[in-house]
Amino acid sequence: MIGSREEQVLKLIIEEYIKTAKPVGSSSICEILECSSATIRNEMAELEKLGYLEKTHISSGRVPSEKGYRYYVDNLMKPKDMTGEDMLKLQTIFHNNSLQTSDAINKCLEIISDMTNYTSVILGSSSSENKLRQVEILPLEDNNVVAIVITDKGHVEHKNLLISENISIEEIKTTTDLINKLLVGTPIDEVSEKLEFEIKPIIGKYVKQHEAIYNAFYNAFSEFATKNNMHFVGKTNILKQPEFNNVDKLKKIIEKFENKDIINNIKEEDNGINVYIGSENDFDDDVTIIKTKYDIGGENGTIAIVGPKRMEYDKVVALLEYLKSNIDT
Amino acid sequence: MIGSREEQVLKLIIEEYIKTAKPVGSSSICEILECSSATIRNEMAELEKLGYLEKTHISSGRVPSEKGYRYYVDNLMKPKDMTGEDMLKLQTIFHNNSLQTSDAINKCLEIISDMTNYTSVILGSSSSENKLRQVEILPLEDNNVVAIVITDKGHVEHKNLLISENISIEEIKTTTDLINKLLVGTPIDEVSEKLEFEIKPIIGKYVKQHEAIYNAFYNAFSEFATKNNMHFVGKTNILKQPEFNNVDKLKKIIEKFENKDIINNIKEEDNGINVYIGSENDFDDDVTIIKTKYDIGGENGTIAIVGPKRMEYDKVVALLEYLKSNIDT
DNA sequence: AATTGTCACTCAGATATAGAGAGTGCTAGA
DNA sequence: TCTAGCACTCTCTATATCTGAGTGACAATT
Repeated sequence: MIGSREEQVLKLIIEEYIKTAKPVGSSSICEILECSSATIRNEMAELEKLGYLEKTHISSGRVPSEKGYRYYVDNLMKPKDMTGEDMLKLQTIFHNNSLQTSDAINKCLEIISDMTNYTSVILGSSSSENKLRQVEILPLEDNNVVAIVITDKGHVEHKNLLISENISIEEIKTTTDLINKLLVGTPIDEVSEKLEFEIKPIIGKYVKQHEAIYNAFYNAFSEFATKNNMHFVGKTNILKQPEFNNVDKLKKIIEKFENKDIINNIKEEDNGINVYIGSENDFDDDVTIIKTKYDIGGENGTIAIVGPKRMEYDKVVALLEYLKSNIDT
Repeated sequence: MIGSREEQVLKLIIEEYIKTAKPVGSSSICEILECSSATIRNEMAELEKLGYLEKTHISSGRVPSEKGYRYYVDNLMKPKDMTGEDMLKLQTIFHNNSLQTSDAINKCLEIISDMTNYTSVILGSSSSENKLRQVEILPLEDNNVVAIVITDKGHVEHKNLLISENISIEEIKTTTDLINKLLVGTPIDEVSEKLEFEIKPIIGKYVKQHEAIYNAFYNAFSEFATKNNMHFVGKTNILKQPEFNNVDKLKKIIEKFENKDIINNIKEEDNGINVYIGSENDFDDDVTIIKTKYDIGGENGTIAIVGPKRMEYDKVVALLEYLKSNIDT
């Protein structure tokens, strides 16, 4: 364990580093603590030996290690009171009844991304939690039809397709009726399989050209799996952080953002606000991800804030706590 | 006008620069043309005076100007024959009948982005070209409903909302029936207005809590306008180009990509393949955009390739020509 | 035993200098 | 009209030097 002044030094160093992004020297701390720089240097050396601080080179100031951040988050940090202004901004959203739930979350995260200069991610409920509510096929002009799939959580996917002339509206209706009769209530990620083994053999008898219809639905269903219902807010915000001020890091993080499946690990099991510092997350060693579940009138998912490890933990945690207390039902 | 050997020199310089991204000196050209470097230097000086070439500094090799690229595209470039391999890759997509039209275009552009290392953009038909085909509201669990809007081109948007207990299924049905009766066939971008002035006054009489339903549709409709149905393929490809190997340019281009409305000018009026070099496009002076319309079984829109000004014009134009000849109906 | 003052030492970053190489413009001659 | 040659310019790279921030260690002080 660490001594109480050591804790104080660690806290000050981390907070200074969060503010400036520059290695922190002993002198800037001794001003605050009113003791000599030599004293602080001793404490710093001790903290480094324990693994809470690091040096960038032999005679540089200190930089927090992941272990240091972790200790800070677990033991030293207090969620920072929000300013009245920030609170107000968010409250106008909650009190705007004309906004639908998902739009409200979106707007909130836009504001939070703005306030913090980090990137937010919204991950909706996964396909395994969505059950089939209804399918339908609607004829359009020129032999085009649109196949629509709706889930019980209110997600909608669609696929357009060209059908051949000699398929009749009745045949289409037969197929959709059958799917609606047999598959409603099935989790989306099991639907494809059932479609293959339960529906296909049956419609093969009634419907001459069932392949096309079958494929349309099959594709619409698999869309759920690939899309996984995630999107970013303020994607370029994190790029403003000084840690990404070199071409390689910049490219690396952008490519990870585009390659969306990587961030799948954002899904959160536990109900609190969880902090994953650097290598603690599977996304990127250079970032911290703070994430939490939301559940708002049946609609649920995870929201996450992605920032540098040198993140304003106190501010972000406070924001998310406030957000949660306002949206969770 | 330019002399014939001057043309040849310009062509060689541009093609060399496209390959290497480095200023081209007279010696590398005189090897090919079998004359002395001094001769080439004279030609180069002339081409520079005419504005087709530029220097990065007083004693550097030459770099094509926008005017130079323009001349090259208009007069010197021949679309480059595709390799059999490339052709094959694209053909397997066209011959895969199980793919829906929009997916096929997607896949093609994925391949093209890969082959060229540029970024592709697909812009679907705009909201003014889409007419309302049908609206519906589907009840979900716990007073949630999903409002769905479908257009005649087969685009689908939806909005979830929580309705109050005391609104009945009949009232919802009355509203949707009314909209379907009065507004089907209306261009999407005119629907909001009609909703306000034609539908709202009427349903106000029948439906007690019409505000919620009204808002859901209103939001779903406006989604079309904001979403504008665009997406990128290989978004990070262009970042691999050496011209974006510095932090500022990198950030600038990424931010422009995110700020999607800016690229609205990608919409194309004319039917051919159009090249917009640097300042000729409104997107970014550092890039060239090559774009063309597609129309495939009623579905239409614009596809665009975004690359550095130092783009392989001959290759991209050939690819797009081939693509067009295969998809246009 | 903890704190402090002092001092030699280290390293990043800024600045200056020099040399090599690529490329040019110009001029005179073929 | 083309070419050879030459002086010149500028970038790029490498190297050296200097400065300032910061450290560790140790002896002196509280």
